[in-house]
Amino acid sequence: MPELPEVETVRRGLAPVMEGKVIARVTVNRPDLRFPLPERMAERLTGARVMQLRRRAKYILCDLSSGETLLIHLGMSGRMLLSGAGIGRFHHAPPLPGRHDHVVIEMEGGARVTFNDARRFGAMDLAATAGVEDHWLLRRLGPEPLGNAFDERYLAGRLKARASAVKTALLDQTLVAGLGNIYVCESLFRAGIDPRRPAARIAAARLGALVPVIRDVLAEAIEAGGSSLRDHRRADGELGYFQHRFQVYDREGAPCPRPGCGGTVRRIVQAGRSTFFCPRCQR
DNA sequence: ATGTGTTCCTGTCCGC
DNA sequence: TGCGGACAGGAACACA
Repeated sequence: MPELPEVETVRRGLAPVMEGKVIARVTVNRPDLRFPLPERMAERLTGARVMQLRRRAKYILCDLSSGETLLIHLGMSGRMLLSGAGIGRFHHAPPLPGRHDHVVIEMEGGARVTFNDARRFGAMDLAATAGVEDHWLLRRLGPEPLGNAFDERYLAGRLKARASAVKTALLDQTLVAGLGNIYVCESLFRAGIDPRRPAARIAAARLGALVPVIRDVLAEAIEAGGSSLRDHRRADGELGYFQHRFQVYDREGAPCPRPGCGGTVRRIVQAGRSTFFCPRCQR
């Protein structure tokens, strides 16, 4: 799915068309995504003003004037597409609902936000804004990797008892929330850490170096508008371009990009997911 | 309590 | 071209 940088990019794309605006109409084209959609979702959204769009890990949180918050998760293939009045130049003709257009939110003024998700691993829910951080989907999430709580001390403390490989540990959203397969692979490459290394057996100094590496990779990816693989798009329909900066992800067989290394990028499977790394310079 | 494997679903790509 | 299998940015769940 969209990982943290892609979700943040989508949030930034949606903010100008949703924040401060009233939801005029909601069309629900199927009753469920990964989970059933919330009861009476269309009615509860209609007429509410969007106060603020926030992000927590890979969730977009849409705070409403009704006192409720709409939680949105894009799963693997979810997209938020913008169309309608004021979006682009050639949208006079509306809306045959496209394949996998599951929820359409129309804002006052005519902008349309369409949640499209072929695989339907995405999710939406509505909950009271007060205490939304205790929502069952959010309450076990670890710290934001770009936040102050994520530092060397924290990371060392959480990893010291883990028998699993560091790659697998970093994908655990209860440890740190927002990383996914791409950015874990890229971060471990930059930090020179072997993804197979047991998490508990990484020297403190190397963990200390890993923290800013993760922050840098995420910040660069956000700056680039995320990565556009397969069907992922920014909300404005533009493509992100961080995929051109991948050093190992999806580059099996390519020469290691580290100058002078001479190794070859390898693909292995860990906990059922592909890992890309250079066995020569990641130790 | 951690660890891994399975599962949800559709689309695409690659080899025969 | 058609068909089968592998694989895809996630993560809840069941089980060792």
